[in-house]
Amino acid sequence: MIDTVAFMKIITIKDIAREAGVAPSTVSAVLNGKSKEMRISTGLSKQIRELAAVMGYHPNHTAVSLRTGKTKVLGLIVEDISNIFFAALAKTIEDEADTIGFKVLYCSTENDEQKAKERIRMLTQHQVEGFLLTPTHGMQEEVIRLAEKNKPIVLMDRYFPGIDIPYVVVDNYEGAKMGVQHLIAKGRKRVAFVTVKLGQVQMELRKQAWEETMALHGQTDTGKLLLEMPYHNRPEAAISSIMEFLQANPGIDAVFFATNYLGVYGLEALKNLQLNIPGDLGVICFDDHDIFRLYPPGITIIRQPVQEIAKVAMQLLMEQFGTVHKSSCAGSQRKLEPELIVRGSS
Amino acid sequence: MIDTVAFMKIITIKDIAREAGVAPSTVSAVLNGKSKEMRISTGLSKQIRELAAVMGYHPNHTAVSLRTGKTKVLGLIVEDISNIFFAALAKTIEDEADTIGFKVLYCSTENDEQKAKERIRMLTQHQVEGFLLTPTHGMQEEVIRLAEKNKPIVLMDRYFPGIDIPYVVVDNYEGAKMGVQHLIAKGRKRVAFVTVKLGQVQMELRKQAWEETMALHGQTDTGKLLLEMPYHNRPEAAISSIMEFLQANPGIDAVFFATNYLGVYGLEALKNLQLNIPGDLGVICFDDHDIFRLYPPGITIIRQPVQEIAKVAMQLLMEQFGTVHKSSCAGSQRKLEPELIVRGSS
DNA sequence: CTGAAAGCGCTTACAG
DNA sequence: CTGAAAGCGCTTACAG
Repeated sequence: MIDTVAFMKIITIKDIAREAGVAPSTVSAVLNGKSKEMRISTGLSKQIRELAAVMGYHPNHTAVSLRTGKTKVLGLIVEDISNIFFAALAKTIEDEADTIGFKVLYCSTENDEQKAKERIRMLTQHQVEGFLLTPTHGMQEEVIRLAEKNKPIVLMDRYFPGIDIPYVVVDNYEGAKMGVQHLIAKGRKRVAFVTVKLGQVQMELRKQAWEETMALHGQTDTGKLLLEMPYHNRPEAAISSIMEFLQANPGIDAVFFATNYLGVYGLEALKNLQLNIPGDLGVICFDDHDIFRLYPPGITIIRQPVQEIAKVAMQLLMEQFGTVHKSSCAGSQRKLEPELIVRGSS
Repeated sequence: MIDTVAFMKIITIKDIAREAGVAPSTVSAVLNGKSKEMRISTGLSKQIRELAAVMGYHPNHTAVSLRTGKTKVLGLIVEDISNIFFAALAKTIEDEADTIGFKVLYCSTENDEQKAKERIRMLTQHQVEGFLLTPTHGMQEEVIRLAEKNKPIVLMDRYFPGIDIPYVVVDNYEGAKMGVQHLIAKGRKRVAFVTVKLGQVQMELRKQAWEETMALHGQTDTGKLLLEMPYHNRPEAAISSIMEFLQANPGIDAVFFATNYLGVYGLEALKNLQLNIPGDLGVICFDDHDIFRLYPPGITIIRQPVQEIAKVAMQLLMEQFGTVHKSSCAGSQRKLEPELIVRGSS
């Protein structure tokens, strides 16, 4: 029984110190590779290291964090971690964080303002050293407050226009413009735009680009070509919304879906309506992941370089680690180039 | 300048105590809702709570953790968080954890044994209160060690045969059998099986079910119908492997893909070879997510109920929170029913 | 009803 | 070369 208890015991630096007959601080120094600086004899160092290994010592990170003020944890807040785009983001962020010894706490907001605020509070209490967020409209205030407190923070995928917080996004306007131009070049006239009503800047920019590019080509009456849906429709609801929309507007000869999931739902709607791609319809989606790679050719993708976004975001975050004054972060707003991926011929 | 510094200062319980003219322990009691037990006057309680709010107090979770020994953090280790299946798992786990006030640290192993071990060590140091893992073969030893230390732990999607650690999986054997039977009932004879060579139990069970079900229907010579690929082929490599395999074995009239990503790659291979589904080929994949919902009908899916898996896993984990002796966890191995989703007619 | 003290496990000056 | 002490921010007995 005593054996069992001894086995269960969690080994601390004190235990090792006692065993080695030295002070805890000596053990700490050795285990942190400061034997040289502290001029601790090589023999003692070795003995302590071996003892630690044998006894199965693992530093209690919580204690280290409290003492040093460094948790080595980052907070990641996305719209929905199960969305393939955000999942890909999470993966690259994990990899990048790993290279500098950080772990990641993740949260999904589902575009819920209350939830988003609560998540920020939680992560703050957990003492994360930096925030990586895909912000929703309602988070603006909280995010600004964080920035004022000099918390390292980077926005991804979206940002708050006019507010000086580092962000990295794809050039949404340019990307959408490229897409619309591509469809028009292929002879499409009435390019519909299917989006979600959230007031988020990336969505607005895509819509604006569509509208203005259409106008540039003589299509000024775009009202009937626009479908704006509420968020969080169940797939079925979204699919039938899109079907109704298409049926009510028979002139449409191409559809631009503003996000990857809209694309997924939209394609199902098109299939249900027996519309051909690209025969009857030109289709464009915004996405990175190759969810669409298996679809019939003719679906064009505006590629958001998700890996790059994550990498640049981590870079911008790390730049803030050293920094005290927010002002030096000005100009850390990055717009990455989108890529038009035309698949097959249309 | 002083103002700025004052603004930046992080408020602690001490600050509030000083301001209120009481002891830190009183503040702590009030803020933890223990005013009643500690019989602190309602007036004082209210004053302290207001002061905390005004001063912008947020408890330092690290300190709380160190003192109480509870981090309220769970560790999630998956094969690859960017895989849609694991991403979906992560989402439900996040939601479930949230209901009991836990956050989640995630890690991907990419089936790398070294990485997996290192991740477990990291999470241990971070004092996570429980582990949710999709284990790889090489993790067995470390996982057993964790269990011996009475760390709450649940395996998902896979497990270690013969080792008494709680897990929740889909019934892989039954699922694969259902799939093969479905194809055979549709008149397919030479059902190929495409899998990945990792020695993981869920893969072996699927293969075994395929082999035995085939044998049951008189197909004993399955050697030529089996493609076992190494893991971590780049998509292109996987796709051409599958293409070569199919070309080298012209008699094949159906393919069973053992995982969702194999299905994605496989379908691209089939498309490249201009093989019709279901005209020329019957196809089956293992997956939960509706990645495949948009494909031509005829692709059948063995559904792994990812949400249920995550929910049951959290349940099994929580059951361990109270428990001291591992023995009481015996019988917490759950096999969920798979579902055969036949899409369209074939 | 409230406060002083100890302590969670570590690291970091500092003293010798 | 090494150790004793203080302290990170909290909570939890315990004393009054």
